[in-house]
Amino acid sequence: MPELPEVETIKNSLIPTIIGQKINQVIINYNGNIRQPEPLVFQKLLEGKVFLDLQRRGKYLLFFLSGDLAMVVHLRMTGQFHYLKRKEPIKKHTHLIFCLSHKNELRYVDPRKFGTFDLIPQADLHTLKGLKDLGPEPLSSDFTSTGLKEALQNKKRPIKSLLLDQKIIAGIGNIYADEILFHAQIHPETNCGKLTHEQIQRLYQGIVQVLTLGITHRGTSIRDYVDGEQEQGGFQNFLQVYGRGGEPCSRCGAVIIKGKMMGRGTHYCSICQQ
DNA sequence: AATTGTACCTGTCAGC
DNA sequence: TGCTGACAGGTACAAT
Repeated sequence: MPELPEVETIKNSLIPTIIGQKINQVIINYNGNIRQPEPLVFQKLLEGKVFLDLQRRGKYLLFFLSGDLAMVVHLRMTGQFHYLKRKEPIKKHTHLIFCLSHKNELRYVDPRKFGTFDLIPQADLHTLKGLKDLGPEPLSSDFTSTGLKEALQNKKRPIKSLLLDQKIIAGIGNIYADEILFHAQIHPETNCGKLTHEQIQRLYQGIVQVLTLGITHRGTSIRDYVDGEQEQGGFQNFLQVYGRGGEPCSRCGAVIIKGKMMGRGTHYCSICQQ
């Protein structure tokens, strides 16, 4: 479900609601999302702790807690956090409930059950698999056009595959990959090593601009995504290719192609994207 | 070493 | 109406 702009929006929506709040109780309805420690230890460790800070890295949410603990969450396809009053009805697929002060609750809802929770000492954050291997944050100064160019050199893989690789750049998923490639006017199956200097410059600009615009519109709500206040995003109204197979290209009027690459739906304009 | 395919799980929607 | 199969904002691990 959520890519960088959605996770950023969720983070921003949760900061004013949960930071400073104490976890009085943790209710586990389904324990399959908890990777470590054992669910009962997870529950015990969290009770009495306070949410001190919340950060995003790639598509991960990092909850910093008292006791030098960090709760690392990946929402995968359908994970959601809902900040609600205790009296609100419990939705189907509510797997975890963090009971907070003033009859408020932070609930984790995840129909497909793919999301992950790791509760670890903050000192171990740099050892957590997945998190530790992430490439640069695309909206930080760590991400440069020179660095992007180096990552592309001598690679035969298709550019879309590279954009989805979290070790190269953190946070891009299937929607934004397609939108970025449309923006840069690059065919998704182009070999990385064959991109021209101009194409690489457009790609760099596309990554920064499309992700920034996604955040400006508070993410893309196509089927499941909502933020911590259950508000939908607005970027779905600005998508140029994703989900628009068969429709005319906004730039040239040709029909948008929907194909499949590496098991993922892939949308592009066969005229604009060469 | 680098890339691709498969598994994980539930819901929805198109086509019969 | 069902039923069936394909597909869905992702990643870990197995297989090439």
